[in-house]
Amino acid sequence: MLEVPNDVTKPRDRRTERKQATRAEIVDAAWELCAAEGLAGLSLRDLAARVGMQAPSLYSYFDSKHAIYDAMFAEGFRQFNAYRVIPEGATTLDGLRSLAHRFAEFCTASPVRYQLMFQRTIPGFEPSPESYAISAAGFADYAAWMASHEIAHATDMYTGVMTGLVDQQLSNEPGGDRWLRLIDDAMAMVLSYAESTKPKRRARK
Amino acid sequence: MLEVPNDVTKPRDRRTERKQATRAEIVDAAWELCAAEGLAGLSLRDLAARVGMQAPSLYSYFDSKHAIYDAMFAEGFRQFNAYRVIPEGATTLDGLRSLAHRFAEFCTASPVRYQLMFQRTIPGFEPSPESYAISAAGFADYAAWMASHEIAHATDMYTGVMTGLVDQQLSNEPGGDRWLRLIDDAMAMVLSYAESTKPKRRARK
DNA sequence: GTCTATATTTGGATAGAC
DNA sequence: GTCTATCCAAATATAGAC
Repeated sequence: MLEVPNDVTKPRDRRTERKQATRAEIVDAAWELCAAEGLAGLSLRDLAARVGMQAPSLYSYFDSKHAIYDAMFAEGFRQFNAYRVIPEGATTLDGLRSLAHRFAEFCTASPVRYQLMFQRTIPGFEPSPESYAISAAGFADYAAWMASHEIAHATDMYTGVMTGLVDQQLSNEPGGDRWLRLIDDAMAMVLSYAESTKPKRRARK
Repeated sequence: MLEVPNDVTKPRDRRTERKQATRAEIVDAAWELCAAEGLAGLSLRDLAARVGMQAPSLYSYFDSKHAIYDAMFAEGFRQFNAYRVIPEGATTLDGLRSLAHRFAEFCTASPVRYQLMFQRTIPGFEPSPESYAISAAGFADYAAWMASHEIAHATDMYTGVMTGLVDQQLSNEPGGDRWLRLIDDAMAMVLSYAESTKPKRRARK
């Protein structure tokens, strides 16, 4: 939750550090509660109790309940950006599979996180511009990798297939692998689609 | 919402008919409210007001709020089963595309319906066995079609790809067609996957 | 910064008269 | 079957003492 993890140009401020640490503690507790009660089942009373506070004290750290969701959303994408590994020195197919498997692992590790980040299920919640920027930032490296392998034109197909398998898995058989084990085949499928629709250069087929 | 639409063996019962009609009216109003406020934003007070009742009167028709969600769930699948058209006399590819397009149309016509039917987003809500049976019943014809075209082994891949495109569309660009227009290509992709993994008979590749 | 106390709203659900 | 009245619980949020 440190917005600027290491900035030696600024002197440390113990008060700010402490506040950020408590904010992080609250967000962590919120994830735990949501995992147990559902994303929409989060309540400030329960959340406060879990971190040893009374509910009103939370307002020293967040302006509203939506602000907490927003912090969770931002942290989710920070984690996602850190978790993603851009393949190096791999074939296009192996790279696609690697990306897909890590995406699947990330999503299945926390279905409520997936729900908050990639679906829009909380009525009235919209991520702030700052949080949205974090979500957008991580796409750059990934898009560059796709482009360097000349499959940028297949990005939407990749994300569609990928999230579809994950979504079916989470919705219909949480904890299982019935759809996840199709990932390798699916990526081969997407790759051949990408090759047969390659623009500019002559298509192979 | 008629549970038994036409059963000539039983005499009509005007009282029961009236009650079923009112139940249907309530469910319709619930859909409208959810479309406006979000699936989780449904409140019994607002719902009652919309059908010209006081909130407690709803309990003459439904035992609880979850029972209303359950009726919505059941109606969603009744609509789905009626909307689905099993292709006849079409090639496998055209049949797949037809199935996929109708699925996409059905889902995009009502995102909250999609959310209730195919995702699990309401904390604590579980469809009743009766409603679940309705959702399962419709799969028979569809599975038979897949089997008759010798692509039953690719059913999970089909559903994964299909829901993925719809899901991306609804989450990232509601109202648009950025992912939906990939459906035809995606179905060709899935079909070639199905052919290359066909069991029993010798694989082609 | 945390608390108590409370405002305010709203939620789902029940009791009982008509 | 519908209403009024009400319960009860829970929610988010604010005010103000310490």
